[in-house]
Amino acid sequence: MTIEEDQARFLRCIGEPTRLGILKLLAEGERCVGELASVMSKEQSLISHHLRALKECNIVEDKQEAQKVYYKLTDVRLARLIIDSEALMKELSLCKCQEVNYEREGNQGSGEGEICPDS
Amino acid sequence: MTIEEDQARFLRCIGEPTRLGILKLLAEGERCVGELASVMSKEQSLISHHLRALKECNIVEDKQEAQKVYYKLTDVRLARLIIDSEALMKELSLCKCQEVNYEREGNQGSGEGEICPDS
DNA sequence: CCCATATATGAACTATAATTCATATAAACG
DNA sequence: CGTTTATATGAATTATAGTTCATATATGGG
Repeated sequence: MTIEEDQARFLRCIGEPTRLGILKLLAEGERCVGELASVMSKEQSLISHHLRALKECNIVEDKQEAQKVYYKLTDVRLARLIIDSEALMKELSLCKCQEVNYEREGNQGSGEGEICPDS
Repeated sequence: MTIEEDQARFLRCIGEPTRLGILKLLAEGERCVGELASVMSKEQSLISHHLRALKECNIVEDKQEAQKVYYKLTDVRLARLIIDSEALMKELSLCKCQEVNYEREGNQGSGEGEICPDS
């Protein structure tokens, strides 16, 4: 087991759109599964699967409260890492669709500005 | 296209063991493909494929010099991001094999300490 | 020019991961 | 205890990504 394998596992665990969405919500405060699912307009079981993946990497932790299970980040620095990587990605025009005006999740958009313009 | 999709693409591009190895080498200075392959004891074509993936995400850039092609990071902050995420991962015992004494690539190891002890 | 060296590419294969659906578990409440 | 609400789980499917092998391209040297 090399350190790169673990580090890669960690980065890949964060590096999934739905999980990034979850993590950004949890960065604002703890949430239960149902809230996450409805805010993100995704199936409950999908969110649950992703939360399990995050929990297995110790990225989030949960606590039961009545019927609900609340999740939160295990450490605030995880939020910082996500914010920093987002900033770096934007500034360096990393990845495919660089010139995009990013939209908030759920925003429909006109179809313009969604695909890389000329590059 | 949401920002999470691009950010995820970026994080997944970094989040692969061989590519992390490449990036850590490039953090020390530029290298040509052959050097990377021999230092990492991997096939040339494999390294080449991974370099292409990194280049497509603007994480590395290349320059031809005689027959050789040299690669380097597009920005030093990428090295910092990798170092920071590694540190955070270690400190928070993120991911599966937390208690491992990480070994340098290529180090054989005795077989002890490679699997999660009791947890 | 032809050959050696260095790198890139594409197709085929294999492995890993995301999503959905159906269903199981678990807690609270009448 | 049976029902409702909330979450988890597992199997099946589909999508994505990593690896290998054979070969193409490109550069420089004799």
